[in-house]
Amino acid sequence: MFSLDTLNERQKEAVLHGKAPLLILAGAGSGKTRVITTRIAWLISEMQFRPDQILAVTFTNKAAREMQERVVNLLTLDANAESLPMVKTFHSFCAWMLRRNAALAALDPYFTIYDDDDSLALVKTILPAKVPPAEARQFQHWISRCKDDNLTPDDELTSISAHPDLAEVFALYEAKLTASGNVDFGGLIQKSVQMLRTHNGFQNRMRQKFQVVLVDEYQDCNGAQFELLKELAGPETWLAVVGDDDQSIYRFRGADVGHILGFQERFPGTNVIRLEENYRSTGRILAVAGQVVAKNQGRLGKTLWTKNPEGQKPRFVLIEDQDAEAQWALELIRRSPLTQTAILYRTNAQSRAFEAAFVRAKVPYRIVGSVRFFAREEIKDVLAWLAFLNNPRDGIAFGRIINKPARGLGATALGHIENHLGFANNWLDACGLALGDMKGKAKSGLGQFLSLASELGSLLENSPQLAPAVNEIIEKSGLAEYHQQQDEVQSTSRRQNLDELVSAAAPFAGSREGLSQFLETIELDAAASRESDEEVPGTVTLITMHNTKGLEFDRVLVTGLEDGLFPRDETAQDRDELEEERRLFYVAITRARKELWFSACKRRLLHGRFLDRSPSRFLAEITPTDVDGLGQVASAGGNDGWVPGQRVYHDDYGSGTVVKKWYNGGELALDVRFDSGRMGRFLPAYTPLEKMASDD
DNA sequence: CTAAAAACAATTTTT
DNA sequence: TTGTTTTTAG
Repeated sequence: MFSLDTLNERQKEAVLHGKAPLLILAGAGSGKTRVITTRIAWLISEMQFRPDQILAVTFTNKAAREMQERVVNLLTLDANAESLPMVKTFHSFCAWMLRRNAALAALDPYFTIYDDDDSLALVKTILPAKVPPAEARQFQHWISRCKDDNLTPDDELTSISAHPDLAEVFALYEAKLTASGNVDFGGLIQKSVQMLRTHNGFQNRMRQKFQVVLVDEYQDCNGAQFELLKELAGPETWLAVVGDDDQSIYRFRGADVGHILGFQERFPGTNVIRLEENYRSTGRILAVAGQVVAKNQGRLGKTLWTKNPEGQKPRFVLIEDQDAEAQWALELIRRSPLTQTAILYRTNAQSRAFEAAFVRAKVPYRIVGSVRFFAREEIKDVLAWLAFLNNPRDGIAFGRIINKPARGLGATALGHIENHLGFANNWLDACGLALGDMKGKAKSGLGQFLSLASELGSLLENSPQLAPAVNEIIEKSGLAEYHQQQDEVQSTSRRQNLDELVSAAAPFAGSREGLSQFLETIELDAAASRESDEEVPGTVTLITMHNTKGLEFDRVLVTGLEDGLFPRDETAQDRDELEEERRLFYVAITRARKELWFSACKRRLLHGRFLDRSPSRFLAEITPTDVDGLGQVASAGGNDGWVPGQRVYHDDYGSGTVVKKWYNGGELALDVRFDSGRMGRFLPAYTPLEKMASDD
């Protein structure tokens, strides 16, 4: 059934650990997934738990699917068996609870979920029209952060932002969201916590049902998710969490490493098991990784070791610019084309140069991440129709479809309809009422919209399968034609994407249930039905460092290791943020199995301008002899030398002292006080300023 | 109301 | 420079 033979002592200990709360600190590549799945198998076959008494929570759908699959294989269960462990993401688990107990949360069981874009659109309807979008986005982000920390508008919000309007905007946002009957990402967690807290009977039922709770990637847990865990796990629950404080890279989304420490406080009697043997990388790669992360103060401390061979030394190259960097990568890949290779970068924009070079050289590549399929404009248009037909109170969906394609219904018409919203309980009825006080183009347009809505509504109702209905909606709504025209102008492939959406709907029934499931799958699982994960040999992976978590590659190229890019200058000031970037560097390095390469450019084209760069300060934190080619840049010290107090010489103004270093639109700028008393402001990228020894 | 011109930013992003 | 959003002229 399952075997412990291949596990090391620590891993066995974790698998066979009893009921007491368990915190597994699992280093990169230490086989933690195997530990979790084997533990599940052990709980079922030896501890006599029924599979459906086990809940395993992950952060990504991909991780959930993989874990589910591995458990099924390990137990040789039938994937369709009645009793399977529940493996879900935090969000889909909460959606599952909320739908089945909708009344307790005062929700419709078929509620649709707002993603960040929808949420932003809702914020915009609250703020005055003159508020710039950047500010609206800021509010949206703050609200979402509040929810990450399980805060409500009545709480003290200064930990998120001191903006005087935040509480008010947040409160209005919540009111509008409730009125529309939708739930946003944060709301899924928050409402679940509330439901468990306020309904004891329900909480007891859940604790009775899930006697075993496991959490993967626990370091990414935010405040609300931690609260959820506290409510879900009672004194009788077998609770185990697995995480690595050194791989926490989502602080900006509310993840808090502090919850690793908090876990032991909240669950007294917690046993901590460290998994430190690495099965993935060579000794030399691990040595570098260890040096990097050792610079961080806020960590529990772990030392990875391996029985793997030492391998070849990681290598650093300093390159002219981003095109040369891409060329360098290309040469490297050509030298041994069958070695599985990933090119890692900090920002998505950096993928461009590599793409261009690979297209020209006809080297196959795949980009992981970037634009989410279901966030595309044309897809969201159709989804808005579906969401609106599912729930005519959904104002954001309504706003998206009312005048697309153009029906002569602009801001004025929308205002009329909104005036009637108070009397009607949804936007459809409001349209009906507004029809009376409109005339001309707007009236006929609205009439068209109403008959279209009723036609599509009954179409959806009477279709046994979802896919044909979706196809009809795409055609009849006029979106097919609209986006086809866009394709011709912009040479995009939107029409084709719409067909793909129809395929994605194929597994779902045409019922309200089926529609709701389809929408949830899409909102909560951006990757569903997309991109086959099959590894085609010789295909290079282009990926952000963030996206690599949980992945591994034979050869890893960590590119763009330049100050200002990685770490960004702004983050370099804040110790916590700098440490997070350093953890990201650690994650990047530990993806490599056999070969590790670093690159940095001397200059880089940014926002259409070439800027001089200097190697990342992170490189200066590595022992130069541990990385080939690092010796010659070590003298740069990871610092460009332009610090206040630096003596400089200018051909025209003579000698002076740097008084301030700052950044003007990403460009390094210096304020200099010359010995003559004159002040000057320079961009060293363009101005010849010479550094002088300070004792001059 | 719509389309073209001007203005304006430009991390990372599991859900 | 690029892509997006607001402003403006028709």
